Amino acid sequence: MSVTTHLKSLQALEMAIREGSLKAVADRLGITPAAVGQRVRSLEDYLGTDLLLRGRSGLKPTAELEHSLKDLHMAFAALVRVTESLDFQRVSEIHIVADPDWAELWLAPRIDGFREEHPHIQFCINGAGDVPVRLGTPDIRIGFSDAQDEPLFSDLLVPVTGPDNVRRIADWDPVMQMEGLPLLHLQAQRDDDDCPGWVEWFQTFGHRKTGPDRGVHYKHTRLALEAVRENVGFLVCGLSLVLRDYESGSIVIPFPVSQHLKAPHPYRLKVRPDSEKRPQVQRFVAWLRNAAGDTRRQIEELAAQSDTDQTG
Amino acid sequence: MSVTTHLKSLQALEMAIREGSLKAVADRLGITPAAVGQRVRSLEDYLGTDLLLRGRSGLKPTAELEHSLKDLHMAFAALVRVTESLDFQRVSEIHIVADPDWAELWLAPRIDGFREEHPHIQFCINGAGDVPVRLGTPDIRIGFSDAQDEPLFSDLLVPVTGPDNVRRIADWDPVMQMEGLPLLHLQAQRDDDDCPGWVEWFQTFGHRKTGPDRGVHYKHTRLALEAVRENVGFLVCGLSLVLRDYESGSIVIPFPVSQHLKAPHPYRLKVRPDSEKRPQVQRFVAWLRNAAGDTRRQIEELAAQSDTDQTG
DNA sequence: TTTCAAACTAAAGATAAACTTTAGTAATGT
DNA sequence: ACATTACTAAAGTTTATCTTTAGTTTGAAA
Repeated sequence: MSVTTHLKSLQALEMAIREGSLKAVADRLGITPAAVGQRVRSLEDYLGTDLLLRGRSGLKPTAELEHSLKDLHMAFAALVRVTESLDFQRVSEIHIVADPDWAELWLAPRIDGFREEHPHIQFCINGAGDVPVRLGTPDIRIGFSDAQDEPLFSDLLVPVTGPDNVRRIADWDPVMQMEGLPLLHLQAQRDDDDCPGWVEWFQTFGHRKTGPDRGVHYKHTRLALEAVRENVGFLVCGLSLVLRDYESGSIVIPFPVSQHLKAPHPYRLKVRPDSEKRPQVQRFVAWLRNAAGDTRRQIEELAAQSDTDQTG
Repeated sequence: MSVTTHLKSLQALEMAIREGSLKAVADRLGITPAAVGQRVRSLEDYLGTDLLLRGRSGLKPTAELEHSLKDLHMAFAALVRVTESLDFQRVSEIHIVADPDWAELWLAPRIDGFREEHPHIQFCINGAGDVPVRLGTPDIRIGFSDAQDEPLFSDLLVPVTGPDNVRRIADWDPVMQMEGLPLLHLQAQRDDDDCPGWVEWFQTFGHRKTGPDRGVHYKHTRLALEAVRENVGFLVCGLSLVLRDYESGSIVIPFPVSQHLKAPHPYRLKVRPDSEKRPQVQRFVAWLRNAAGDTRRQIEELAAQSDTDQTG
């Protein structure tokens, strides 16, 4: 019996007939329409027959293909069943312990992308998630741990505020702009010597001389940011934790990013040696490195932009 | 509905279970066993589960895969039906008119390789072949036609003889080696001014002074070469037409190939403009150019070798 | 009719997948 | 013990595939 070649072409063909347009297929496959066209053409060239009538409204199979359509659809339906069945059987848990702020504000909004691709991987992050806690050490730890652990990215601490506050700021005295403004703080900024806040920021960049430690103290950055979004006041906070809010405009960075404090430690990743071998963990770590790389790049970009561009 | 990835892996997997060994799959697919192993592993890594139990005697599916086996086999059986059905429908004829010697001695032994890959393409070469002649001009002409046609390769005319004759030749007078030898000729070498033979060869390279036009005259090179193979005598003949015989040793080139006459014209290819668009014709022409390129290279190599290496 | 937008195509270059090679391991038979 | 067979690992190379950019075609709207 002969062996089927051009599997990808056949798949593209089958989908094209079901979807009715190459563009739709391209979207489903996550490639460009040109690539889909090439897949189909490659098979047509190989066979020396047209298979797809690229008509004005939609696509139709040619007579040659018509005979095979049933088998074609059947084959790929069966393959979908196979992969889905195999997919469901590979359920696997990943247990993570991470800095709570980072987990809530950086990881949580990003992890959905990973989970879509890997619906079979279940998470337990800081005790919560798809699966209950497990005894023993977690598969992955992220925080400000040993200097020998792999760094993910180094954060910059910048003032942030709500979108309404920034409209007012323009009117203020440019030298003492923030005198008397409502400041928000994190408890760690008061309790932890390693966690710079408004006190250090005003020391470095000025803008205010009095009461740099006055104002509400929040335990979790998430709650502080919620207040910020509602224009309650100004907070010094890790840039990485507000990138999405900043992009959507729900949070504003009122000063050039060049006016930042460097976080004393980078976020660091530690994978339990035992877990390192599991392909699911490997995949997640690869994804994590990648996403962290994106964030690093975004931070660098913002810092670089603000050197020249003085809008805030 | 999700889309199936790792199609080639699934195919390899399916075949592995049917065939019982990766090596067997490799042979069927025309790749190395290592490649098959990688295909399967790539899917296993992606899923994070083992799928194939590589046992001492043969391969077995794991429990995970067991559930999907039926669909898996069904899917690829259906795809084989699809491709075979599409294959059979693409029957197509290519009509060729070519120099008879070239068709018999160069094209015929090479075309099988093409036909294996394209069993659906049927040929009519100089009126004979899979399909009967057709009215009108052929799709492809090959011969010594207009100088504007695409050249395939230029031949060299060299003396050839049978394997037994060459053993004797060593004893002969090196200056007049071939005096009195049985010479074979082609009718064209006598009738056609453009077709050099023994007369011109002895004029150029010596080795004999008398009776260069004596001996049997053959109409077709094929028949002359059959005589040569049976050590009937010596013939001047296109190198391209005896390459295979030369390689197998059934025909011998008794002098260095540097002692050759250049064929006055290259073999030229002309494709009917109309036919040029047909993908089957395109594929055949592409194959032809490629095979001609191989021959050109082989000829050049032999000519170059003989400059330094004086064994004949 | 002209103009525009959407979908597809062509060609080239860039990227990523797939394959081969070489070397090595483990099991099986001589 | 030794050779043989089948598989595996890792590296490097080749090939396939994809993206990009620009251009064509089609069908609808102005």
